[in-house]
Amino acid sequence: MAAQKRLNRDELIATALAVADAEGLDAVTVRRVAQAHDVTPMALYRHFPDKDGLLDAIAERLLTGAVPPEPDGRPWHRQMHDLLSSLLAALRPHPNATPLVLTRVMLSEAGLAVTERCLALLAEGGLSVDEGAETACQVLSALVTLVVTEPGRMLGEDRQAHEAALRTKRASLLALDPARYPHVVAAAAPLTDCPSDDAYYARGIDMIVTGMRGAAGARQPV
Amino acid sequence: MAAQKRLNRDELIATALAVADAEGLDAVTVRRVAQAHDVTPMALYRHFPDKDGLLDAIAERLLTGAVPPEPDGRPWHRQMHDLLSSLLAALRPHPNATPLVLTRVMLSEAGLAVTERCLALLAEGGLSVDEGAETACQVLSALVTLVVTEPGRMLGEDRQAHEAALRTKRASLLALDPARYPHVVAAAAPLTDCPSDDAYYARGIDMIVTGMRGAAGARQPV
DNA sequence: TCCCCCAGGTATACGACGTATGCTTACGAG
DNA sequence: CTCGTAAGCATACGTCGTATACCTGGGGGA
Repeated sequence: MAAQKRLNRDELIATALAVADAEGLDAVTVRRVAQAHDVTPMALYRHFPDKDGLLDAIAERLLTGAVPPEPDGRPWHRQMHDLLSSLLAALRPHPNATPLVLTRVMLSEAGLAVTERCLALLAEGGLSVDEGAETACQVLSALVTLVVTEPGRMLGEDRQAHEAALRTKRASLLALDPARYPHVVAAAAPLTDCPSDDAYYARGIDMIVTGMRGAAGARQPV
Repeated sequence: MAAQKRLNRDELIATALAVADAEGLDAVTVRRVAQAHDVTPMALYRHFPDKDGLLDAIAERLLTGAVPPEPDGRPWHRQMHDLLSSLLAALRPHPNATPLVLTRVMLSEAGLAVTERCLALLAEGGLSVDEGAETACQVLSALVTLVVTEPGRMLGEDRQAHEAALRTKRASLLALDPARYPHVVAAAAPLTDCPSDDAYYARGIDMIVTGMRGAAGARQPV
């Protein structure tokens, strides 16, 4: 992260992403990123049109990690499962930056590749063009949201602040009237921090794929 | 929106929401809301701990519109459908403010009521406490996301700026290499602005409910 | 009736943010 | 060698959230 001869766009993106990972999206600041490179804030504007351009680039970087699997002969919903898994794998390491992707999927080659593959599989499943488009939007967003709202996501800026915030939240749920909110109180623990991230995501993807099969099956029963 | 004798918390929330509806979340500013009431910015701090408190209140206001239907004898998934529909109906009129809800469901009575009902129905569907908690989080988030990412959402600050931005986006999709992104190009129109909002949301809810039934059915086949 | 107290609005100020504008500098092609 | 230009710098402006200190008017207790 030290100074170097010449500023480099990719490295700027990398440090912006690192800042987001470490301290959240709000900490990603033109001045902050510039300082990490021992450079004037205005230097960034030689590489990005504005701050939003930097955020676009972060989103693109995230999506670049998601290479859609090659088509094979398996049923479309199995391929869809793998497509979503690959996208998920790219997003999971960067939950703080993931919200950026929500509105930026169609702005990068990588995102378009995923979208294209998604649409293709939905067409294979028998959806019309309109239905496929809607469904693709919904599905991709749902996946992003899965990461964004994972129970137990970072809340504080360091580890112990995070755990403190988490305990507080759980306590506030446990303090509710158990006559009025019996299920919420009973589920206070898993609502605030899920026991297994892997299980959470596996179930999430399964739900999404099942939903899509339902939508497809309604038109063209298997 | 004019001046009045005494500032009132509810009215502050109302104008903040109105500003969000009209010009987006970024336009919701302490100074902006204060000015609408002919009052010093600092006056707001007698009614909210900080700006985030104001945003919390907006989210709460949105959720208050979603009264969970009373339990009846119908199958759990039908009741779930109606529960989600009622939540959706409360969010749809305020797509700009809806992202606030994503992280604030459990902070208000109204949100807790919806969550409670959701957990109850999932338990009825045979999910364990842990599974139900995870699933409830996913489902509620998915619903919120449905509103947030509705194709054709407001992008500019006035009507014609919005439509211009929309045309630009569609054009950029149409300009893609049709050999590389055949489906994206073919679906450019529905990807940027869905033909019927009602159909979009109906399909979205169906997908979510179907996904949940799948998750439930895996444990306890009907 | 009077007084006083404090909830609720004001005045001023500070530091951080995004970024417009104009300047310097150093590097690589000719 | 030289010179155009891409890249970084210095300065400045307007906006934001909000800390702090101050005022003030109207209602409750004596």
